[in-house]
Amino acid sequence: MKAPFEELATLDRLIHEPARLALLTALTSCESADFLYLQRLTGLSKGNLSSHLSKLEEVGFVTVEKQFKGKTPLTRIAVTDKGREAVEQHWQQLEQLRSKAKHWVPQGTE
Amino acid sequence: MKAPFEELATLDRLIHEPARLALLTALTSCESADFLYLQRLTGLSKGNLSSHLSKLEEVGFVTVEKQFKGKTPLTRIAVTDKGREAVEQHWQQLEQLRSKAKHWVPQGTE
DNA sequence: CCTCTTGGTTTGTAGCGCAAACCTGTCTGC
DNA sequence: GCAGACAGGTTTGCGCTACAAACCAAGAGG
Repeated sequence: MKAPFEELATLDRLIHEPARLALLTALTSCESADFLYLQRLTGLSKGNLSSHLSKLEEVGFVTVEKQFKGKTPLTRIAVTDKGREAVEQHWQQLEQLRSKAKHWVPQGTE
Repeated sequence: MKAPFEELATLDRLIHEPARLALLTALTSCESADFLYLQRLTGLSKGNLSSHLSKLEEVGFVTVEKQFKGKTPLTRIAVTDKGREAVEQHWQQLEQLRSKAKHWVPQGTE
């Protein structure tokens, strides 16, 4: 079996980063959520949350849409198909790599 | 069920970082390995590998010991009990958080 | 008016990952 | 015996990024 460690070492940081992994994972459960709800869910600071969302929007993993609830603005965030697929694949990749690592036995010069 | 996303967002970067996750995971399979073997396994550059190992040594997750194989120096790296436990726990935490996230249903104001 | 709260964005900075440059010794051809 | 190539790492410098503090806007209440 090929060693899984190289793949592990090159995991995509864009998704792997804890805050964004939390956001994407939460959004796949919610479909869509507003800004402050996401903040409560993840415990991130506003600034932090805002910049992570910008990054996720840039690469097309989420959509950020300013709406109005009555008169006050309210930002709705939703995960895109691309985003949902990416995070799902990331989790599967992690699971698979861990499983491979468990059953891997050293070979060659240790 | 309590939302798992806050815990997800605050995962320990020291272990979560892909290169170190790969290193620790590899070392728990190997018990110990030399520098260049680890480099081949993970695909990291020497400099990179060296600095990650320093960090892991600082917090007591690995031991780094310079030995001699014949006349040429050879650095042996081994995971400590503390390190093994930490990485094992991290994997379990990931697994558990993912499982929780899957079964979690939105509550409160979305 | 003023200032408090809600709902965010921008800015400043410390820290980190990365690779290129460097260092130290050994071995090999000539 | 010494010029280079190679093994085995370490240090340095830089670009990026996560984070929070400061800031901004606008409605509500007094």
